[in-house]
Amino acid sequence: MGLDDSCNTGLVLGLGLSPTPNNYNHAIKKTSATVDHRLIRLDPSLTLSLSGESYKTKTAAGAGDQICRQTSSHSGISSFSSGRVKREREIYGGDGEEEAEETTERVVCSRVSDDHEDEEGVSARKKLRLTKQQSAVLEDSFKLHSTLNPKQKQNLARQLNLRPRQVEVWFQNRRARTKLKQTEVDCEILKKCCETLTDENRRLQKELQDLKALKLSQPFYMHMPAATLTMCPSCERLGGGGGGAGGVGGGTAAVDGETAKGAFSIVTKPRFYNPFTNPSAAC
DNA sequence: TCGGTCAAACCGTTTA
DNA sequence: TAAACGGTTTGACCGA
Repeated sequence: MGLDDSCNTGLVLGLGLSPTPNNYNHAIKKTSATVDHRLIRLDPSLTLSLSGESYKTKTAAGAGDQICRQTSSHSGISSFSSGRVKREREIYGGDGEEEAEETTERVVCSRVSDDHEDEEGVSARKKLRLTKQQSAVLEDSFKLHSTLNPKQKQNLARQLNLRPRQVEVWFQNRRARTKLKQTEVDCEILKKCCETLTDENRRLQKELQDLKALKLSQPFYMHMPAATLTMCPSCERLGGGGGGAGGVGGGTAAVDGETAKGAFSIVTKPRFYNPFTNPSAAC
């Protein structure tokens, strides 16, 4: 799956559907909850980072900056109101095995927000940002295998000082986003195919009109079997099967190389492409 | 496990 | 120049 899939992706999008590349993100609307609460909360602490990376924590009260380091997501992460408490409790409130996996090195940035929010009975999705190093390790691992077995998950979690659940979620998201990206690429390909085919169709329509006009003006061709009409590969003009008729201009009526045996019987390129069976030809 | 979604964190642009 | 704002990225969650 994942990256491997991208090499063997079936095009399943329909023509005419042209979602914008950022549809996914556009669907995500900013809510009032995302208003910069940092400025109004009583507890002003901000993001922290895992070991190896640190963020300055701004304090709205002007207490100055403090550097906090975290070694797990339990560290002082801002938390805001949210209805989704259940999972948070499972994870942050003592999740048996996974909790046991955690090291005792956890350093909690000195702050009071968690207690404060517990008093209010609200919790929130706590989010940390992985460090570049953690992301790089996860990426490398993802390149090797886009899914993890439990042992790999445990090892990665231990190595990165994350909870196995975090590693699992990261891989889930990574797979989803890889797939989304591939869908966008496929969509672009289909759009190009659509444009190509539209142009081809327009050109052929015009050609058909020309031929109809020609048919009216020169009835001679009416007596000639279609299979005897061939095209000169160099000038793309029609040639008559018996060699009697010269080029008539603009014609590409005969495309069957098997049956075309006239003066210009070699057809060098097919005129129609199937983007699904031969996507490289049209796109 | 996936798809959909939420929302924190971040980033670039605009504005007073 | 800082605040405000809109858009994007991504960690986390839920339901199927």
